[in-house]
Amino acid sequence: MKEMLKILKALSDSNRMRIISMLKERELCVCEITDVLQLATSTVSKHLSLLKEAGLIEDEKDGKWVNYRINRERSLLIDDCLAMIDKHTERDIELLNDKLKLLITDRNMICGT
Amino acid sequence: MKEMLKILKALSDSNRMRIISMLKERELCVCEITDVLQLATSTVSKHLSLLKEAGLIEDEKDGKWVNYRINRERSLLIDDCLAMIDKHTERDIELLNDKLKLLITDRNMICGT
DNA sequence: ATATCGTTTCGTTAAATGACGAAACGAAAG
DNA sequence: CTTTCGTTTCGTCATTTAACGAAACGATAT
Repeated sequence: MKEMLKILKALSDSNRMRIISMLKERELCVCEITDVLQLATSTVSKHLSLLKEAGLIEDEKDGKWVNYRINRERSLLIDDCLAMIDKHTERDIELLNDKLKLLITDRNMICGT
Repeated sequence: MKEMLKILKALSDSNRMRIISMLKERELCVCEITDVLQLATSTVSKHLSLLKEAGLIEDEKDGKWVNYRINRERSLLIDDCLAMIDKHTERDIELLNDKLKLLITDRNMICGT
């Protein structure tokens, strides 16, 4: 039950739900997520480490960036949770809008100068 | 998404998870749940109203008691959540132990005198 | 080596959460 | 009507959570 609670807690926050939804589209670095959510970088970083801790996402260094993506070695439980979320948020306007924003988001534009 | 978050929040607490698990066995009044969880009555009542608010459970007055049960007119989303929990907590020792306790729990014994 | 830049960690603050006991409520019993 | 009894609401307290900016970190580029 403990594992399940950790996952449910990780998922029961709107910003983290938005992150999961975005990562289902493609891999993202912290600054891209920050740009869409309009939160402080440190706040986004903390959300990401919590999601990672729950086993929902994983990260990989790529030069100066850290790419986050849905965990490829996720448990069956997590798989079921993600599928459930997928099924019931398919038409969610806010999440769709985030994905739309991602289409015109380029990490080289929003970071750096 | 808001609805989903409310349900996930309601489920991401160990005591509420235990309540849901117990109610899958049978209808229960507040004092029976209190007896198993070993919490103050007011605390249990609050957990129940939160679960009810999320649409997971419903109540029905029966004389001096209030019986709680899994909501019979639950949404598809809630149905999927409950099925998911069911599937992944089947062998959970703590939850099984609660159900065991329920077998020897009689509201007439634990309430009143 | 030093500066740059994305990310993480630290320290703080405000709000939400879970717990309790006391008091209020409402229906059944005397 | 008054008492009883299960339940709910209220007020309080301690803990957790989400947010921020500042400082630290680590790898890249000058």
